[in-house]
Amino acid sequence: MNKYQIIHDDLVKDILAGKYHEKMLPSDYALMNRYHVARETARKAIAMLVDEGYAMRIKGKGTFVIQHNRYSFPISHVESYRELANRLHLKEHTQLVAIQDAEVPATFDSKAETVVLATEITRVRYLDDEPIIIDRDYVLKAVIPEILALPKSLSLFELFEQQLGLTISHATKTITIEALSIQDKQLMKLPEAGVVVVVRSETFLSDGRTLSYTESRHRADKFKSVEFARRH
Amino acid sequence: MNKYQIIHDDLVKDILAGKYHEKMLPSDYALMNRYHVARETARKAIAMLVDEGYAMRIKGKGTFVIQHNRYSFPISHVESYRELANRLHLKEHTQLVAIQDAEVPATFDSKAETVVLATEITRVRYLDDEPIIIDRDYVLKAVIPEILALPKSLSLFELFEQQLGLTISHATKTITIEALSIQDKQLMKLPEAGVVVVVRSETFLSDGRTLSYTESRHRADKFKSVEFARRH
DNA sequence: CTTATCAACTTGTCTATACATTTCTTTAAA
DNA sequence: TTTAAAGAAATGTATAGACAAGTTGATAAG
Repeated sequence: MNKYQIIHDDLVKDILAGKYHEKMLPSDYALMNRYHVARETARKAIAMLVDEGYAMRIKGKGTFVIQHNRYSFPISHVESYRELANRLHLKEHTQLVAIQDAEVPATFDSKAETVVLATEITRVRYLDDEPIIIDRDYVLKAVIPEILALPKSLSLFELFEQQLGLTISHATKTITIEALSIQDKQLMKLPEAGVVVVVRSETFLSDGRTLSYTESRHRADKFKSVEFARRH
Repeated sequence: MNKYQIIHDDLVKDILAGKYHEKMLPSDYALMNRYHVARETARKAIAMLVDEGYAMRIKGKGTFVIQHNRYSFPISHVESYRELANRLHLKEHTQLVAIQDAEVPATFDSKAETVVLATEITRVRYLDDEPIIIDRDYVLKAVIPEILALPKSLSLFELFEQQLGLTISHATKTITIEALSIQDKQLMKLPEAGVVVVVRSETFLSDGRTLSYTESRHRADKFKSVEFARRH
C-alpha cells in the first residue's frame, strides 16, 4: 500500500476511535518524523481526510477533526444498499421480484436516439422485515451481456468489481418526489395513495462507459439522506 | 491568485465552453510547458477538477472530461438560494415573513443541554412567481448578536462573508419527507394535504463554531436534487 | 502476416528544499 | 504596565527531480 494511504488509514482509525476528540491532529512535521516521509506525503494523507470531511485545516493554527453525526443515511458517495445496510448494522434482506431483458426507459435522461438494451433486475429491500425500497437496475448488455446468477453475499457492485474486474468510477444521482405507482403499493404493502422518494442514478466505469441505470423507490416516511458539503 | 488556481479556472472555463468535448485534457507535461510551472503545480490544478467531478484521470491514458448534466438542482455543496437561482438564471424573489428572536428547536440534532439563542428569519422563496421554498434560518446570537438589516442584493452567506469577515467552512444536510404543516399550506398556497421535502442544515465557520441552522421546506413536486458521487 | 519488443507518453508516488503567510507566545523595550 | 518586536510553529505554495507503472503505437524479428 502507498505511504500516504497508510498514514491516512491510521488517522481515520484514530479519529473514529475518538483519539482526537476536540484536539488537534498531528502537524505535517509531526507526521514526517513519525512515519519518516517527506512533507508532501504527509500532506497528501491529510488532504484526503479534508476531502472526506474528516478534518479541517486552518493556516497558522493546525488541523482539526470535524465532528460528524455519521449515523444516518448518507448518499454522497457511490454505495450499494447492501454495503450501506452492513455499515449501519441493519437487519436486511432482499427479495428478487423479476430479472428479464428490457430496454432502458426514457426516464433516464437518455439523449440516446437508439434503444439501449439491458438486463432489468427488480428487487425489494427489507430493513427490519419491512419493505422499504424497490430497486430496479438496468445493467447494460453492452458491458455485461448476461447476468448468470445474482450473488447472495455480494452486492451487484462488488460482483462487477471483484468477479469481472470492472472498475466503477463515479455516479450521478437525482432525487425527486413522485406519486406512488400501483406496483409501489403492492410491493411495499402500502394501502393508501401517497408519494415515494425516487433516486435515479447512472453508474460509470473508469473507461467512461455507462455500466447501469438504477431507480430506487424509497418509502417516503423511511427516507433520510445525509450529506456533507464544503464551501467553495 | 495562485498558479494552480489560474490553471484550474482556465480549464474549467474551457470545459464549460465545450472545448474538450469528448477529448483528452492537456497532460501534466503539456500544462508544464504551457504555463511554465512545475509538474506538481499542474497536477494540483487537475486534482481540483477531479475533485469537483469535472474530470477523470486514467493511469497511462490521460485525463478526460466527465460529461455532466448540470442544469438541475445541485445540493452537494454549500450554496445559498440566491446564488443558486442566479446560476440557473431563474426569476426569483423573496418575501420576508418574520424576523424575531427565538430558541433553536430541538429538531436540529441538538445534543445541546442548554437552550441556544438565535435570530429566526422566515422567508418564502418564489421561482417564476410561484412560492416554492420556505426558508427558516436560525442565526446564532453567539456568533451574530444582532442582524441589523437584510441585504437586498446579497445572500445571508455573502453578507456574513463579505461584510463581517466570517469564513464559512462546511455544512451538513439532511433531507427528509414530512407532512405539510398548516403554515406550509398558507405560505405556499397549497389547498390539499400532502408532503414537503425538508432540507435541514447546520453551517459551520472555519473556526469550528456553528453559524446557523436552516430548515428549507420545498414543494415536493418542484423539488429535484442532483449530485455527483465518486466511488471510494 | 503475426508476434514480440521497444520507445514514447501518460499518470502515480515520493523526496528534499525553499520561501510565504498566519497565528500565537515569548521577550525586550518604552 | 503596556506595547512592540522577535521567534517558533503551523499551513500554503512552488520547484526540480527521480522512479514506477499502465497504455499505445511503431518497429523489428520470426
